[in-house]
Amino acid sequence: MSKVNLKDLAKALNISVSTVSKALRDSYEISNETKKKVIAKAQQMGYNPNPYAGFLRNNKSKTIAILIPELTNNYFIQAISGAETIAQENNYHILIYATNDNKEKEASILNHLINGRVDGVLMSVSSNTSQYNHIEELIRNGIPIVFFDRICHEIETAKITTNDFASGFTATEHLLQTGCKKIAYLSISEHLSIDHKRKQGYLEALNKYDILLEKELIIQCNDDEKSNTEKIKKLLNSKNRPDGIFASVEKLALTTYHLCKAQKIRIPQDLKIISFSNLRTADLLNPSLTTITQPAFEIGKEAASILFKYLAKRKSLIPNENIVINSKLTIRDSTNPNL
Amino acid sequence: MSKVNLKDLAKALNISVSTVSKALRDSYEISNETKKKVIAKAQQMGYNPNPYAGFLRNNKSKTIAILIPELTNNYFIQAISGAETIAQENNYHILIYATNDNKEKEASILNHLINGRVDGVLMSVSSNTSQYNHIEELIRNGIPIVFFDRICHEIETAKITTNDFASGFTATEHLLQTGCKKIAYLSISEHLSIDHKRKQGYLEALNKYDILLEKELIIQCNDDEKSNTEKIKKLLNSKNRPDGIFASVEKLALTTYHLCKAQKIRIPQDLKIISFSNLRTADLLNPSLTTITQPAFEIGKEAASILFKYLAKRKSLIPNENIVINSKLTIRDSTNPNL
DNA sequence: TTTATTTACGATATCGTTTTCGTTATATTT
DNA sequence: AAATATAACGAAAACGATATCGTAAATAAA
Repeated sequence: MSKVNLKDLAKALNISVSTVSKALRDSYEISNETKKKVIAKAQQMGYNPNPYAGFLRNNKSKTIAILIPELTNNYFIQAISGAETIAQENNYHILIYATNDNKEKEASILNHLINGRVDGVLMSVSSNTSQYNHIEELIRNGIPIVFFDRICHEIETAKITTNDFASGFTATEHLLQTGCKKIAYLSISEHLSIDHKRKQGYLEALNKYDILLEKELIIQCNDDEKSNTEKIKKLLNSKNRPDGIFASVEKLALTTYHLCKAQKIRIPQDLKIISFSNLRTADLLNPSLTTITQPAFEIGKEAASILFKYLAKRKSLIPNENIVINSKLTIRDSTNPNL
Repeated sequence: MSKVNLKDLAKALNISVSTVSKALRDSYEISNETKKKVIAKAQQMGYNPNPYAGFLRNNKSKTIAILIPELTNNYFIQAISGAETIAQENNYHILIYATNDNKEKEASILNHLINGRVDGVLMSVSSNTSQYNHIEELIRNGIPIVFFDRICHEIETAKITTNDFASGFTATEHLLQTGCKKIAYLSISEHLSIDHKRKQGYLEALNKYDILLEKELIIQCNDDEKSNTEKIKKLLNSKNRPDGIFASVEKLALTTYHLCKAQKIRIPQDLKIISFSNLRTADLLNPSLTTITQPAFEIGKEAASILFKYLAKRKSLIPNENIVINSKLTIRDSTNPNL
């Protein structure tokens, strides 16, 4: 009942293994009659090809890997979900790896993949990745990679992002237009281009409105929750407390919410908050959170589509390309000037 | 530079392929001297074993699959995250599949796995799965499966759940103790044992407090968001409107929140809500949501640990076992009688 | 000294496919 | 009728690693 292979099929049909193989792959060399017989028998005997034999022979595995900094993150999950949709359509399988924002782990995972375990990689780099040897090595070994969100400018390939600069500008301008005079920027990493661009947008908006930048209003956070909480707490308790906060990522906004709740700082009356976020409950928060929402699902779909396009062509070198899918500002109560 | 295999290594070292292989696998047959030479050369030449060759030979792939109904779900993601942690520790890889609560898709995915693509499966069944042929077939082919959360009682294997009955009882009792007289239960599926148990807990609590069950207070929802919204809206608009709602899953509670907000129904004054939920923002909602929280991360870890335990033993038949990890009630404002 | 054992290695079959290259017939062209 | 083309299949070599045998030399036991 179990583990029937081509040999068994061939024996049962009294024909050769190669004929069976070709018949199942619908080769022109095989007559329709034989094909039908083979297919019927395969069905009857419950034949299931051993995938690894084929992978070994063809050096293709119909599998891609997705590397992300963390799993418990709405944005990444939605992106994965988008990619997964496309993968299922293309009969591809997805291996998932969380790097936990650890560049050593990231490098180690890529090293495991370099030997051909996957045909391609979708990746959002960890926030402290600053060297790209392991990524270049991957590409050198013929495994194409497509970046999304946290991209590597230094690597030539396709990169999917949102309009980070414009969104950063929009977010900051929105705060300014609701009356904020002193706006802090919560940065998630100094190494990430998305953060850099969002910050540039922030700076540009300040500039446009002739606001002098106060450097202590740029809070440099990282992947350590506790230290982030301390830094934000310090910001909220300073005499120089801002009246507006632009959080580069969701979790920093949520940390701020928690702190404000604990310290009886009223949002939006005392402090207005806007954040990049893919939180599904943004409108149910107290107060509802004004967000810049990235089309994460679409970004994941796009990244996967591009990768599959090149995999189908058997091209492992993906030309440099920057694809931008715009984010959307949704104004809610956390920046409402009339509350 | 690329694609160096055992043969290349052997040639470079002037020894046989088998010696190289054994040396790298630290076989007792090989002298320490030779081992060192081989390892050094492998390092130098950048040798990376082709995984599929080994998989083919050993019929083991160091890969497991996780099947869940949906990706964009806090509970499942946390469970995956727990499993992923254990997988990385054991050098296992994880293939992710979303069944979209579609039993045909679920069966089709399992069929793809049956040929040995994975060594084992972690699974939460889709809410409309009522036949288990495809699962039994998988086990018959020597691929062990461990269920978590949405389990199959009919299949003999390990199953990790939370204390659904007791939690259902606790949730309902909590509503009763905060003064609710008319409590509705939002069911997510009539086929799922978790739902059944939670409902039994609900019924038992009603019984204990001598409340007569009103059948129209059990709302049978499913995986269609729109129809769920309609059903709940109808419930909220009925003259028989409940004063308490126990949602079996998070998304039904959120739908209720949205409806209440739209229809100006005050929580908790007009309606108290408690829900099974792994929402990280439960305490930031308006009002904060009283939850029964499953230790999803732990459940995922436990499920993976059990699977790996049997995979290490090369046992594909996992004896029946019900592992229960208790949920935790966190009381918040959505059931506060003093607001 | 003879026999048995250990140590260290090599040749080779194997895992299950795919694919190239023959090899027959049969059909088509001159 | 001879030469060529085509159709339909089989034998066998890959793909790369692993494990089972052998086997030779060196050591230990008789």
